[in-house]
Amino acid sequence: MSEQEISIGASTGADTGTNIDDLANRLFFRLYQCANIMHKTGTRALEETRITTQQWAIIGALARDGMEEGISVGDLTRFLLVSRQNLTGVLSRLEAQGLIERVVSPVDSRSRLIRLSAKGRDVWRRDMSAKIAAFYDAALEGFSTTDKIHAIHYFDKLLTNMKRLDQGSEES
Amino acid sequence: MSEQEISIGASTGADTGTNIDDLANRLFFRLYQCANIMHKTGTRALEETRITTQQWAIIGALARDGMEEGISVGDLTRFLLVSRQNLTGVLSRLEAQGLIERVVSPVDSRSRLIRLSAKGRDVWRRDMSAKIAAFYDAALEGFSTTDKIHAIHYFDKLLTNMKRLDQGSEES
DNA sequence: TTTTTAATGTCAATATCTTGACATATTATT
DNA sequence: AATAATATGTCAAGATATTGACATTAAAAA
Repeated sequence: MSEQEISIGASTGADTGTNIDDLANRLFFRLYQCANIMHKTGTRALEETRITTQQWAIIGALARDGMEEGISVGDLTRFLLVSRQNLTGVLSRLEAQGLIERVVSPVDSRSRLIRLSAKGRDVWRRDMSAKIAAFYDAALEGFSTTDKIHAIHYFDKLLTNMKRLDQGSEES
Repeated sequence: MSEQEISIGASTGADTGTNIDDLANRLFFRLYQCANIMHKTGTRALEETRITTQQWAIIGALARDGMEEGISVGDLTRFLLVSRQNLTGVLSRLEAQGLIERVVSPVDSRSRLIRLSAKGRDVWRRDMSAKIAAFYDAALEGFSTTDKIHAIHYFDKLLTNMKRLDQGSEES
């Protein structure tokens, strides 16, 4: 198999009848593949903790400074770019594991504040952090600081564009 | 909320007790976010066709030159970096929609060759391609050719590293 | 003040995603 | 040739992901 690329949806442009940019193709296909393997290797990196990458993202968000009182489900969905419904499911499992707490917001009784429990903080610091750091080291081997900064810049640009697309569709 | 970053699993490094590189953090969190919103906006871009991004990836792979006879499930999993079991489900739904055909491989009776049906080719050319091209244009607005090439380069590097991680875990 | 509109988080249905397991077939080893 | 190991694709179970819907609450409009 030659290194002919598809993306999530295109052939190399040699396909009759399509006018799909080959580089765009390759870029999005690479994003698709990277995401797939990130979840696989990331979850594997934390397998001793039984924390999945999606739970990792949430715990990491809650472990930040300033999150001690909690953050609403809506703010979390906007930060992580996942749906409210999906987050409900993941949060329920984290709560069942005793890693987070859900409390009614004092300013809006419809809203729930999500925060790490003491157990969740322990798991974050004692079990997860070193494994995460090791995972990053291995996955980013050969990346200089400048490389990381540039890669982040491209991700940011892509994210901004897709966010605009997302918001555009909400208005219709 | 300030632009303090987490990644899929880390705080900004200001968190006591963790030694997680902030840039690595941001990079992986951005990958996580981009993947999330790519699936959302990508599926939305094709909503008239009712083709999801995962089905898009498979159809795109099958639409390439040289795939007319078909490709094995195993080769597809290795190309898309998804699990065999997951692919089975997605392929079954594509087959049910009449977009692909599954035939027994002439060289290995355990193996199935997966190929686009005539209907699948029609959907690819008539319904999907223009929408995909438009999606790419919008999502990659502001990206020069050099930008795309550089972004792809970083994706490639990341992918290579994570693939190595993946293969390392298989040997243990 | 009352009515209308929008927001919140959860439930439901469907699709996608993983790992573990398995029957069958193929390949490698004895 | 016989046995052992590996590969193939699917089934099962559980986690994640979406959209649509909904009861309740808050904000905006009349």
